Amino acid sequence: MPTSTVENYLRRLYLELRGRADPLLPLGRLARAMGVVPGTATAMVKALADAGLVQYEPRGGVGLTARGEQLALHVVRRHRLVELFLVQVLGLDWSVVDAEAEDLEHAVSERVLERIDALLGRPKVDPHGDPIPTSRGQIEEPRRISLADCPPGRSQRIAQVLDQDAAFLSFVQRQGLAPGAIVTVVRRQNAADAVSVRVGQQAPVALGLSAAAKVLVEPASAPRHLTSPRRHSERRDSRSHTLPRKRRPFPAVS
Amino acid sequence: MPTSTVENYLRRLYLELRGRADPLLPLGRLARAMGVVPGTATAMVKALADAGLVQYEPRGGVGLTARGEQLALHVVRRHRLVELFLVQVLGLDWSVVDAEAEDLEHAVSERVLERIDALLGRPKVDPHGDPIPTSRGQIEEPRRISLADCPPGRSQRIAQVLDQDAAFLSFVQRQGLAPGAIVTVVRRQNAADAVSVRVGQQAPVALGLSAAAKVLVEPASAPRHLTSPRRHSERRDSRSHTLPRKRRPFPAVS
DNA sequence: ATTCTTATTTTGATCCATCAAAATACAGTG
DNA sequence: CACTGTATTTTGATGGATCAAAATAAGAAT
Repeated sequence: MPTSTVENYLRRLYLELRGRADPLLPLGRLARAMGVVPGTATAMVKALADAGLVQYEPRGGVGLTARGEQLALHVVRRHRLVELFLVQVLGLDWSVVDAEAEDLEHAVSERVLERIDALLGRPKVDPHGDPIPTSRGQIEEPRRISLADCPPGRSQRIAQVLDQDAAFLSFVQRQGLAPGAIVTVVRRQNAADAVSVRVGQQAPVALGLSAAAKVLVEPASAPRHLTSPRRHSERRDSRSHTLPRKRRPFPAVS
Repeated sequence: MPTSTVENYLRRLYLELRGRADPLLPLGRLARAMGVVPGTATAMVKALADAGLVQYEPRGGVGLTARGEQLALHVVRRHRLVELFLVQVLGLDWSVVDAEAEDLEHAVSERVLERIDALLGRPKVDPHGDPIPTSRGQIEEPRRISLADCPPGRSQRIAQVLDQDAAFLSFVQRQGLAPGAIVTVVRRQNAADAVSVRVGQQAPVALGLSAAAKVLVEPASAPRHLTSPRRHSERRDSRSHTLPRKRRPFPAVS
């Protein structure tokens, strides 16, 4: 029965640790990511270490223990399933579901989560293309390349977007770069720190390398089903798409 | 930004207050209902009074102010919409949704709640037949009679069940006494403190008066649409009903 | 090596929600 | 009216999560 604060620290830690070499995160990073002053993070991390959930090297940093990672993965699972649910069932916008799921992830019981998982058809990835851990806490992080270091000329499918910032996600969506989209890198302009990307028949879009690095792709020839979420609508002001007209999830009782 | 504890106290207070004459609830009642020791309730109620949410008469009891009631009604709305959602969309059992909604009601944002409300078709009542307040905090509590004081012989429709206890609800459901069911009181046996109720063609069921008082009915001739929720399945072990086979709440994007 | 800079930890305090147990008020009842 | 039993309030303490600000450690720069 970890508190929701504990769950938040563990999830954050897991997320910050992802994709960096060092298995120890400096406390300051964690504090900033959690939006607390450094001293708070120190205190919390000590408590987590006492509980055997993290490994703490004073002045060195903090990492997850096996138990901590397990717990983190369960929280991540809840978070991502809730996100996908919010998009697919309730029709919320991509760019806001991370914030919404932040609260909901702690209120969803195992029972409810199981129903959500079933309703969504045991999905493998969330709306951002991030993999959803299994109910036993296993996750498979495909190694992917980003638009920043993707060979020009080949057709690629957007698979994953690594930033949850609402403004960034809205931008990505407006450019048609959401997961599932097929794109081609036209060329890299190293001098300008940018890449040109063509999506569909539009004129190419210029993306700074730091932005491009957050958009991961896979060869367009790769099988799609396991990696890309079903897509949501792009007509963001239209309400109609969010509300299936007749929902009869149940047979009525006689 | 009231804390979820505050929301809980206000909702509980609202619930305990409704259906009793005195507009002031003794602190002990509130404490028991909240599952805390009396002193805790006293402390909390003082804080709520300072915040202008309740009216507190030391040694007299506690009531809701207008503002407190407004807040309470918004919490009740969240709670009941979530309950209905859990039953109709996720297929959870009637008897457990109250407990599940207890946590979720504090995590659901306005935005999500609006989607849920729309998805359910702006329902008027929750799975127990309790009315759902409007988004502006208005509620209409129909005055109804219970099976305990219902004239024998006339056909009645179950409209509302006033107890959230899982065991009681399971019992009610097993007897086919859930909202929407059509029943007839066969006779009252005052000596036995019981009533006999016939549902469908079954043999009559005997109900103690205290249980019967928790089951509210309306004449079977009354219009149904506003008062009875769509029913959920009674086949509790079957899973199939919970998972609509093909959910396409969205048009896929081109 | 001494000093400066920056990250981290420590210390002391606060807020919220709770409990245990002692003190107090109130309502009967003899 | 005094007495007793019950409900309520007070008091003092605790645990969790946080902040502000002072102390300290470690690296970098001179």
